[in-house]
Amino acid sequence: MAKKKEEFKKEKEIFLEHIQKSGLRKTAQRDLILEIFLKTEDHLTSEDLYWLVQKQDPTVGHTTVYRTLKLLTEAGLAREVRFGDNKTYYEHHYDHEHHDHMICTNCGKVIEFFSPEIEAMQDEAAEKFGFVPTHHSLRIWGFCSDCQHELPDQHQTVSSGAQPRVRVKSVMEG
Amino acid sequence: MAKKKEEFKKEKEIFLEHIQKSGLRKTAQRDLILEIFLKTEDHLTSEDLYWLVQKQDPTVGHTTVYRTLKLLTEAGLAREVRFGDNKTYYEHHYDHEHHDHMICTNCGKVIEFFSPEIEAMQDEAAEKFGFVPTHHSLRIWGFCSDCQHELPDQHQTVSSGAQPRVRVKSVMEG
DNA sequence: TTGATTGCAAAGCATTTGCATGCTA
DNA sequence: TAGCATGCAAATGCTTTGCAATCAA
Repeated sequence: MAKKKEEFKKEKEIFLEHIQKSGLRKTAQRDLILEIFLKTEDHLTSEDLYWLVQKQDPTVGHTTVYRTLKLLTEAGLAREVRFGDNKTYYEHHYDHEHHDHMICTNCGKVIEFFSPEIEAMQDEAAEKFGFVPTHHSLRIWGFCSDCQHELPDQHQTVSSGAQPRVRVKSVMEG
Repeated sequence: MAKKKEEFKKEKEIFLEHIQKSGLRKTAQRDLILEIFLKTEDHLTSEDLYWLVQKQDPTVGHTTVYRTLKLLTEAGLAREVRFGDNKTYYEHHYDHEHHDHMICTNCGKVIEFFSPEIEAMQDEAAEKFGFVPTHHSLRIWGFCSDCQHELPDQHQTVSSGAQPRVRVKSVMEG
């Protein structure tokens, strides 16, 4: 799942470049946080990443992880995503195809998918309004294949009113 | 823009039905909040609606507006949406076509749009994963036709890293 | 040496909840 | 009258910031 350490050369280069271009400084904390972020192919909150970093260096604080994630986002290495539980998750952005998400509201599983057709149609729709898109977010909530039997009624319509109570935690925990 | 009072009969009926079915009670506050919500064709936060309600009845509290919006959402009359500024907005749901949003990151304008093709392709994509969708959210951020000249560089790519600082307030305020 | 970085603690902010009082049914 | 509804105040939870000490360049 995780790439070998040596393979993150390009990402680290990008980070360094961003750091320098912005007149910022390379620090041990930032290096460590980047390293662990890159190794973890998952959707992580700042908090999640903080605990992972803690294991390696207990002196690193919440704030630094939080600020470094913002930095990574600026550098184009990370992307912020939200799944409906009011938390900000981060995922790899560099060298990762753009993709969208299906979120199982029963078990919390997150499926990444990509549809060039949908992308193309979004651009088309935008153009109709003279709108120049910079980025977008498509999320589909529902029941994953493992959770079909949990369907509340005999037929579930597409116009359910309430926001789901997504239990994304169960994904993070395995 | 707003419908005449008399036309909300159906919505009120639905609300009453939901109230009764759930063993809840009809109150003056709930009636007033529903009334004002229905009259306001806009994306409102609980806070926004609270201030509108205040004008008519200063005794109504934040909490009641908040709880009533949840109730309306359950009843299928309202829908929760988020535009990236960490606030929960509510929009009309009953008798309103499902639609998606384009959000101008410069002026905050929100354009509602609908594409049957995109909808169909989402279902198609879901099916590929054995995923049964209940609902979805598609948001496209970018520059509306009025704000094209604000484009930061000569060419803006679709892979911008950072989340936009959406100034949705400017929409609410006019 | 200078000014960015860090991490603690505390502030912000939107959202939720506990609870005594008030009011529907 | 019973128990849901209300609204105040306070708690919560995530995110963000002030600031003094620390450290990279």
